[in-house]
Amino acid sequence: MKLLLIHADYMEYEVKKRTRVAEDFDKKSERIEEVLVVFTSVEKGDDEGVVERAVEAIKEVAEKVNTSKVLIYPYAHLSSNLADAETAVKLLKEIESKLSDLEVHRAPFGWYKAFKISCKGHPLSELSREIGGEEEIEVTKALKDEEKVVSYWYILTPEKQLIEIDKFDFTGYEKLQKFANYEIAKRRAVDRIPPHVEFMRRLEIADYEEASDSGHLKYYPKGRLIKSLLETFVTEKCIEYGAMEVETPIMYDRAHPTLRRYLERFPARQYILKGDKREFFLRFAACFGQFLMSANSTITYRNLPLRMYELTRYSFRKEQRGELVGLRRLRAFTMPDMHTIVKDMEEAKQEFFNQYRLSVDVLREIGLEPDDYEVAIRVTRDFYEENKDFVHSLVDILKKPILVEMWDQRFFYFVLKFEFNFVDALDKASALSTVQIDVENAERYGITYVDSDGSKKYPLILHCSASGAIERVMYTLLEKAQFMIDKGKLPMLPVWLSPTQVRIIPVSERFLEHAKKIAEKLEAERIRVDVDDRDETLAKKIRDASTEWIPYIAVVGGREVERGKLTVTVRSESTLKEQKKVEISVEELIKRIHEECNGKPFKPLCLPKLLSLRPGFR
RNA sequence: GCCGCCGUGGCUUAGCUGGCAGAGCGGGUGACUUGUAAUCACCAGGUCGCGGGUUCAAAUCCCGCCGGCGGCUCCA
Repeated sequence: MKLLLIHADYMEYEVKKRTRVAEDFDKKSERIEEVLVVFTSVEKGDDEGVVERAVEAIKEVAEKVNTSKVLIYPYAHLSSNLADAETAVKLLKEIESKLSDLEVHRAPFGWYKAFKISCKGHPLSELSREIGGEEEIEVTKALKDEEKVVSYWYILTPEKQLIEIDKFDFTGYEKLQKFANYEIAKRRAVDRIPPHVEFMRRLEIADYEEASDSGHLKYYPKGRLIKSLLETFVTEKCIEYGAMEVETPIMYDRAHPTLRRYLERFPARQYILKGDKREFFLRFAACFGQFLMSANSTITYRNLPLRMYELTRYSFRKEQRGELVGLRRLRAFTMPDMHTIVKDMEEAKQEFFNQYRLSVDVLREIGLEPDDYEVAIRVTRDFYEENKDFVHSLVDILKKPILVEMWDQRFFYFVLKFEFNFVDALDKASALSTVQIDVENAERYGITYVDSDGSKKYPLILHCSASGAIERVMYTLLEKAQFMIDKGKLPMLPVWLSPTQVRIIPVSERFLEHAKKIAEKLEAERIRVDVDDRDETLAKKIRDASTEWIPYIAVVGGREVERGKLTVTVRSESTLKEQKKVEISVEELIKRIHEECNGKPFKPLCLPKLLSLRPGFR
């Protein structure tokens, strides 16, 4: 049911013409002064409970605006999901009768009517209310609870002590302290342009696209390559873990009964699109598609745990304007999203533990070590008390202190979640990997499994993003490069993600053919190699290769041809002051790179092999 | 969304007490044929974010909008 409440100096209406469903009405017109006009749409599914709450809402407003006169005015245009006329009249009459302690008027249903209204225009004079079924009321209540909810903060030590945050000695855990400060006080000290924004543009990885909405980036060839490698890697890891890859739509019906209830908790965060008849919202995760798929599937206890995976390109979230920054927070982003259906809490805990380890492993292979991030656990007090040993056991995986946030009541869909958070050069924290135990959505979506005794049961569902958003992983790698600079090292990406892994620089034009031959050898070994054939000085070419963060720079001239070796500048072992140069054979270089990229996906060079043929993208 | 700062060739920027829009990098052409972080010369390239206003005259002053950055708020 939808209500539009107007506090008016007067309202007058005149009946013009009957429709098929018109109620009997003996007057021609009516005028009421100092009245609260309640424009009302009765919607499909509305019942006595809804009437009850609508009456409460009307009484509440009438009291606030200090009026004793109410006009119930049937108004179909507030909803696109109207109830049938018979039900509507019945419920409107019920509202009328239940407001009997006020002076109630009711305009007749089913007539074309003309009306004049004089809205008072004070702050409370125009209000709308949406009254739904029982579940929605709970949701609204949950939202209110959320505002009131109190977080209790602790540190879980490697010795499995849960210590109140003020009593924990952060000596040696400065990053954790920064993370905790960020979470609790939400305060940062430094103001500086984030390093990764400059890097992503200067290295021709990604850039803003002003012709799109804010928070939608364009990726140049190098950025697309890096992103694609990360996407492939995480996807492979999840499939290897046991997930079935699926693909689901990126937009959904706003009015779909299941989705609507979920959505109403988080209004105005979605992109809304108008279709021919229906309105759609863009997904912010793969939950919708996968849950709807699961709800339609026949699942038995033999199929559990059942894992589904999708890489969302894209997920959409209409984040607030002021929150968007570079690759860190976007409105269109790519999420590896895996859901695991499990039969009970024991199985959920087992999966949670394993997926925690999976996340550590995925980040480590990407190039992010446990030292690079901080762990947070968020848990309801009930779950913690009942599963203390289990929660404590999580600390064994990384053996470092964990920030714990505890709530007295559950107001999200999960009872337990962990996150790995990266703290950047500006002391901002952002979540990477996360796993949650969802105790609510199986029922909401009608996902069931058949147990061994033949009965249908609601499972639990785990949400897992093993790496977090791919763009955010890129942000993290670039911010980590800034930390390298701060430590006096040269910034670089992991070799398997470097767009060019080896650059061959001929000392002069005479050695260009030789350089190309070496490049072919490396290329045949699935190494991304390019050749600087430009008419520039050697020093200039070295400089350019260095500013591109190329891990291996191989110079070829007379000496190399003679000895059959390469003189290679190894970036990871060099500093700005001193370059580490090694003389190695092509085979040795191949072996070294293969070892560094072992187990990682490979994609060929994303730009012309000869530098003279490359465009500049900015 | 709110508050503050910023927006000048592809990039980085000078000019901002109103008076001809300048440079470096990058690009093109030519010379040089190079041994480890910028070789030299010449040439092309600008609706000064967009729209309005003040003025004889606006990149410069005023208003609105768009975009970016920082803070606040938010983050299923």
